[in-house]
Amino acid sequence: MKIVVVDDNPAVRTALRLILGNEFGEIVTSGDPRLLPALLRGGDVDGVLLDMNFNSTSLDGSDGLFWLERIKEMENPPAVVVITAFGEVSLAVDAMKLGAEDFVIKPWENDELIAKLRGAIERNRMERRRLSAVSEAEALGQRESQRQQMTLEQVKMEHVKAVITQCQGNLSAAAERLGVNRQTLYNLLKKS
Amino acid sequence: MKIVVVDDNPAVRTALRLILGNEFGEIVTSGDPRLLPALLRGGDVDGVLLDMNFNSTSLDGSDGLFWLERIKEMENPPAVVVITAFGEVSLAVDAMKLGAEDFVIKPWENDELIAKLRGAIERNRMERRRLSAVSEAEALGQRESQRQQMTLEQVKMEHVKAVITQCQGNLSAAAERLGVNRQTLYNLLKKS
DNA sequence: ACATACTGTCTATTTTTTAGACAATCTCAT
DNA sequence: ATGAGATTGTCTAAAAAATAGACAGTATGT
Repeated sequence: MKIVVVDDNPAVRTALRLILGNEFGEIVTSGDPRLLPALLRGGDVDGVLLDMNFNSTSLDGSDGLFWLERIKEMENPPAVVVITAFGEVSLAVDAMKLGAEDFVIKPWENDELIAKLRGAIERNRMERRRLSAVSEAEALGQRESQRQQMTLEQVKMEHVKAVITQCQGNLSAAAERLGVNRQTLYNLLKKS
Repeated sequence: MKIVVVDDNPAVRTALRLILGNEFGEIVTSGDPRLLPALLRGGDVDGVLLDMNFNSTSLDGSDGLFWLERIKEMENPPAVVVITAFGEVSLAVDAMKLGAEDFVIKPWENDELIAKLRGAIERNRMERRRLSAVSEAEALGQRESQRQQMTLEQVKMEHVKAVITQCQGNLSAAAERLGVNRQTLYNLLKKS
């Protein structure tokens, strides 16, 4: 498990590194959210702890929301738990709407933080699975529409190969399931 | 558009009915969340405004969360905007995690409430579409796996019919696209 | 080691596909 | 309406493919 912690306060970063280090595998910390794209590019990060209040200029969390959005528009984004000193409901709701998995208020309780982070990663995994089902739907749909442009020969062969695979290469069984003579199946395979 | 408003305060119900009546089509109000299953059974409700604090016994909103969960475990749940007098971040986060589309704090601002309700319904529609893509993926997957149990003959005929349909019954064109002789196509059609 | 099932290959027969041709019908733009 | 061009239904003869059946050799599992 790899966790990225982004908070502009070095003390917070150190504290979080210690706390989370025991529970999760690798902890990477950064004080600058602009490094997030680079840190996440590898695709091997499971969760991000993202502070909402950078550089004390804008305390409304809009800076944090901006980076949350950048993370969540990635291809396969990690789970994000948002962390903030100001427990504003509207900020929490906006963060959740942008796809944050959970929301923690400073000062945090260690056990709760760890639990939320774990839950967030799990939650995000489920979501990824669902999304991959969607893209699979699209892929299947494409295949389905492609099929209608294929020649009969191509359709036959595709099905033949699928059934053979399903029969683990047992040609006799495949032939029977296909409803054709075993020699016919041999002939079909010779051609291609 | 049909909106259901659930709030134990009759004054709030009246106010909401008036405010929302102009913007949305049909407004149904209820003081008892236990009526929710019945109210939503028709499947024609677009959005629910759900109060979190019933009967003042439990002010933590757990009652409201319970009903939110009941709504969201329905087959095709409407959008839910949660409304509460106590702006607790943890409550907002929990509500969002359970699938609420947005969160409003009393006293509300009319324009904001309407905007959030509209946004929630839109948001929910998108989500429904995504989910139907998932179930379509499953359906396609089933067809895909069924296909592997079909005989070659069945697969051929299914494809032949699909292509003929696509060619709007033009057999010559279908035969060409299928890569077979026109007479062959005739023969195939005679058999079935 | 034994029985069973699968493979690769063969033969002869039956079935299907094919190209080509024909008149009849359909379609559509002039 | 009419004529060109495409489509249909049907036919023939030749080419191609599928079929049942048989055979020895090779896994496979008990």
